[in-house]
Order: sequence, then structure tokens, then C-alpha cells
Amino acid sequence: MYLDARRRAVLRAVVEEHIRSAEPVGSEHRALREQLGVSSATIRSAMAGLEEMGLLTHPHTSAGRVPTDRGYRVYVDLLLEAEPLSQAERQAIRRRLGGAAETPVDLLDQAAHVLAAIAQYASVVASPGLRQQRFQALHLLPLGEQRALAVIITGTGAVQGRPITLPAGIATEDLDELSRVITQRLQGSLLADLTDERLERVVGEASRYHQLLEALRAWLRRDLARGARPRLRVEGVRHLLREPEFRRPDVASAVLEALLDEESVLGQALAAAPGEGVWVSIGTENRFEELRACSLVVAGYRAGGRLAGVVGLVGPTRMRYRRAVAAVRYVADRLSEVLDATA
Amino acid sequence: MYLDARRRAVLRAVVEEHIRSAEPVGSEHRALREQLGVSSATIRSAMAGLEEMGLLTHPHTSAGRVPTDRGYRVYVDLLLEAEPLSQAERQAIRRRLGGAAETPVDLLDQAAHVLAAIAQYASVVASPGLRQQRFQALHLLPLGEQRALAVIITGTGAVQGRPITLPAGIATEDLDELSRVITQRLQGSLLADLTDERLERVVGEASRYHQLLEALRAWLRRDLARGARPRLRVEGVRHLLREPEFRRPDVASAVLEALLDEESVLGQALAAAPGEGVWVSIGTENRFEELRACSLVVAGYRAGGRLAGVVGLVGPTRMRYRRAVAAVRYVADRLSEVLDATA
DNA sequence: TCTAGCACTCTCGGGCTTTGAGTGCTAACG
DNA sequence: CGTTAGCACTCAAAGCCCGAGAGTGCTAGA
Repeated sequence: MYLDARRRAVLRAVVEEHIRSAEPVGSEHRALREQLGVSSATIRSAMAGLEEMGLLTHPHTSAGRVPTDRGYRVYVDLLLEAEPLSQAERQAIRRRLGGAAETPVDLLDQAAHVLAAIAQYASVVASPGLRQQRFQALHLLPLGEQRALAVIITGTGAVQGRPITLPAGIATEDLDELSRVITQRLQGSLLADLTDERLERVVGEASRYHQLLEALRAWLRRDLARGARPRLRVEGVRHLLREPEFRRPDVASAVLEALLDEESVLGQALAAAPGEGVWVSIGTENRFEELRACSLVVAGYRAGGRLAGVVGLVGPTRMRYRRAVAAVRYVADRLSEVLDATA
Repeated sequence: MYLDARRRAVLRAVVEEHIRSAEPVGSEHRALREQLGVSSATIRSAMAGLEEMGLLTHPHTSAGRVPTDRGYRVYVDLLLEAEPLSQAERQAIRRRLGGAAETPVDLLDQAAHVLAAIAQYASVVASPGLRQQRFQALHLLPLGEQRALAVIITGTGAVQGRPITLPAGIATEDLDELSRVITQRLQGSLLADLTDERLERVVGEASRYHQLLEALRAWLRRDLARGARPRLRVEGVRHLLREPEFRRPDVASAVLEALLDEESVLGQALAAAPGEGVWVSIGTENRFEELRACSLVVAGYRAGGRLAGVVGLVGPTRMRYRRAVAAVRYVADRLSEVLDATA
């Protein structure tokens, strides 16, 4: 598929004008003609060519042209230059993500929040599921009579706690001892690898802990099963409802369902993102029906030296890609900076 | 405002029929006449009376009657009998909320989830803000060189952790000692009462901990400030989008904004709920513009012997109150049962 | 006190026409 | 040969009219 310079220019102009106005754009369109400096007839013939290539379409005979998903794809791949964020915007992002004093959980919340605010679309941040995190330490903290709080700390500094009931005859020192042993032996393992057998082996010798171990295992099994998939934070859904393409209730409700209630849909859609760079998925390119009216702009972030999760935007296919790409990239980079540093 | 038996019966029938059909109901309406056993003319005159009292209205001359917010109010206060949940539904709720093995956080998630599923409206669960919880224990867990994780455990078993940097020359034993002292002295206090001065006094004597204390204080200040308001879980928003009254994009987006993005709106609206019983707030009774098209059905739940938070439903004013009230009451009761027991 | 009858009102939907934006084609032009 | 002007054509959207039907209020009578 080769595009001569004229068609390229026309495609870019049509896409950008349509993104701006949300209307089909015709060959006589003011801004278009000024920008291209040729007559409407010339534009028309270029448009006809682009339509034949499947990059533009028109909803009906007497309407202007609208980019197809493939048209957006070509625009994004060939013609798009990220629009740098303003000084103030970059500063706002850095301020939100700046505090090394923040917990990772807070940081990701902040990232989702600031990204939605800056891009004016819905943002999503996926943090690694429990299974993907590394075991850092276990602490068994006495809670009173026969009860303790089991706290797991992961490599990223996340904390998971759950009260458990202790078998009789376990002293505080025993808890400390057990915590120490387990922590020492398992430190650095992926939580997904903490199988029953593995745990068994670690404390196998100390059979007096057997009952306690049983409780721990039950807990881990449950939490790991539940924590298999990444946790998603979605922010700024309100921005989507302002977009004209989501005014139709059926479209809106499909999208909102995918974003809010059926987290698995969005989760799986995000899972398709490659590790590197900013990834854009446009309309029907998405695997899921519900997201056919949407585009995703997604980038991975790193924590503790590894790819930890993704951060991105969800908008209509008629998305301000230039801005979205820049914003996602900037937030992902800052996030990696902070999280990779503190790990 | 006195309602004779006839008007009462007509009001109830109109409200329930309108709730069922979402259409204005006219005096000739089949079900209505069968239920009431009088002619349409009689119904008409009762309707005219109810309209004069401000309990019914009609959108235009030749349309049937629709309850006003005040009409729903009278219905809820005078005429409503909760519709008992089915055996299966109660069982489903109990199963979800049954596990004493669950953490409070998980329990509340489950409650929001099951309530939305059963009532087919959006559900909301407010859990107490950090400030409203009681301090149970502090643990300073060594994380490696000069770093530790400060973990606060609250009375409800919630865990809050944050990494802090240690001043030089603090040994693991020192951390244990400090944890012990603070835990002992502050146990049972409301977190909101942990002022700087109070903390200062607790460890005042041990001035070598000064720097550490500073970090702790900074953390508490921040987290408490942020945790001042209750945390809200909202589930099942998709159900709302199916209701005809939310098909208009402007209404839908106002409501969704209030539910999803502007948590303060919903939070404040919920704050108006009294501690006892099931509270219903209808349409314009809500303080907030955005919720004028909605009704709230809310009940408090108890944890640790005290009112801990609220659980409720958000639906259109044309809500199935009978069912909603029953579902909210049942979930709140079960929740209290479990949380009050484990505390 | 209730009911039947009746004239009246007003929305909703279908079908019609008009409007105007935008196109494709063709012929002329530099 | 690419570009432009002119022109006939198409088709959705908006406006309009009208009939159908639902529902009401009123009044007279049981």
C-alpha cells in the first residue's frame, strides 16, 4: 500500500479535522482546503482514492468522509507525531508521581488519575496480579488470644494481610521464628511458585506448626487464585460519556460494561500489548466486541527491574492520538522511573 | 395529609404498576381495574384527587399518571411492605458473606457484588475511613538496609503498610521495641485522635527514635488526611444503564459521574443516612443535583460493636422499593453479623 | 356514591416534501 | 497530464401535516 504525498496529506488532514470536529469532513471543507492549498475537486479525487484503498468511507452519498479503522491505523503508523505535553502538564504529572514516599498502590492510583485528567479520556492502570509478584517477607503478628495476622510483603512493597486462627500452644516467639524461617527460605520466589508442596518442604521438619501451616496454605491458595489476574484501576469514565460516539445508549453501555463490570474484558484486551513502546489498538482490531467503538493507547511500565504492568487510555476510535500517545508515554516513563528506583 | 382507603389503594396500584412497566398508567389500565375492582371513572376521580395532593402527575393531557417523588415517598412510608427474598437469594447472600476466613475488605467487596446482582441496581458500600477506625497495632518490619515497612493494623483487621527510611543505627530489636511501646500505649485509640502531640508524648522519652518518629508522623498525617472520608465501592453500574430513565445521555452521564468519578457526591449523599433501619432517599430529596433522577436505599452495618459504614442501592426513582429494601436490609444484617462477630 | 357516555385535548407515528451538503463526472485549462 | 470549474445527481435530515389513539374531565343518570 503506497500513498503518494498528496494522499498522505489528505488523509492526515481528514483524520485530524475529523478528530477535532467529530463530523464527516467534505472536500469543500474550509480548514482542509486552506491547509492543503488545492481545490476541492483535487481533494475529492484524492479522497476517492483513499476510499478505494479502504482508509476513508462515507456514511451516505451526500456526507463527507470519515476515516475507517484502517485509516486511523495508517495515520497512527505513518503520519502521527506525538504532540509534546506542555511544561505545565509534565510538571503536573511529575508532581503527582514524584513522592518517593508514596506506596506503590498510591502511585498507581495517582497515575490513573492524572492520566485521565490530562488526556480527558478514561485511563486504566493494570498492576501485576499477586501471582506475578515476588515474595519478600512473611510476618505473623499476634492479634490476641489464638489469633494472628498473617502479612505478606511483596517485592514491590505491597502488603497483604489476613487474620488467621492459631492452634493452641503457639507462643509469640514461635510465630517470630516461623516468620523468620519462611521469609528466609522463600524470599525472592514468585508467589505463583509457592505451591503447597513447596511450603510443606519449608516447614516440614517443624511438625508442630502443621496446623498453622495448613491455615497459611489455605489462605495462599485462595488469594493466589483470586490474584491471578492483574488488578485494574479505571478512572475518568466520565470523559467518555462526553464523546458523541458514546451518546448512543447501547454503545455506551457496552463500553462501560467492559470497563467497569467485566474487568476480564479490558484485562484481556490489555494483555495483548507488547512489552515495548506505546501500543495502539484501534476499534475492530480489539479482540472484544464491546471495545469495537474504542481505541486503546497503552504502554508498559517497569518495577523492580521487570515489566510490571501497563498504563493506558481508552477513548473513541476518533481519539486524539497525538496527545494520547504522548501522555501515555510520559506517564509510563515517569512511573517506571519511580518504581524501578524504589525497588 | 389523609388518604382514604380508595386513594391509598389507587396510589399503591399506580406506583406498583408504573414500577413494573415504566409507562404512565391510565385509569382504564387493565391490571389496575382488575386489582381495584371499580370502574375507570372512579379510578379517574381518585387519581385526580391524588394529583391535587401532589402525589401523582401526568406528563401531558392525554397521558396516564406517573408518581411524583412525593408520591413515592408516601408509598414507601405508608404502603410498602418489603418483599421477602427467596430462599435461594438469601442463601446466595449468606454463602457470599459466610466465610469467617475472609478479610473485611473482601467481605465488603462481596457484599457490594452480591447486592448489585440480586437487586439489579448499582450497589454501594461505604467502609469507614481510616480516621474512623481504631488503632490496633503498629509493626515496624525490617525490609533491609535502612528501610522498614510500617504496618498499621486497625480494629477491623484492615492493614495499611508503607515503606519508610530508617535513621542510621537502628537495630531490628529497636524496631520491635518501638512497635511494642507504641502498640501498647495507643491500642484502641481512634486513628483520628493520633495527633502529632499524642505521638510525640508516647515516644518522647526515647529521643533516639526521634527521626523515625518524624517519618511515622508524616505518614500518618498524610494517610489520615486522605483517609478522612469513607472509601466507596460501587458495583453493578451496568444495571442502571438498562433503565429507560437513564437512556438520555445527559441524565446517565450526570449519574455516572456522581457514582464513579465524583465520589464525594455519593459519599455525602450517603452521609445523610441515619444509623438505624433502612433509609430511603427519593429523587429530589437528595441533596445533589446529579442524583435527582435517583433513589437511594441504604442501611448501616455494624462492626466491632459500632456503626461502621453503610451499604445500599442506587436506582431510578422508579425503583423496585419492595425488593430493594428487603435486599439491603438482609445484606446489612448479614454483614453486621459477620463483622460484629469477628471483631 | 358510583358508573356510563361523550366531547375534547394532546402526543406519537407515518408519510410527504423541501433543503442543502457533498459527490462524481466531464470538459476546459495551464 | 495534473488541476480546476461547472453541473447534474443523490440522499439524509429537518420540517410539516394529518390521522389514530389514548386518556382525560365533565355531566347526567342509576
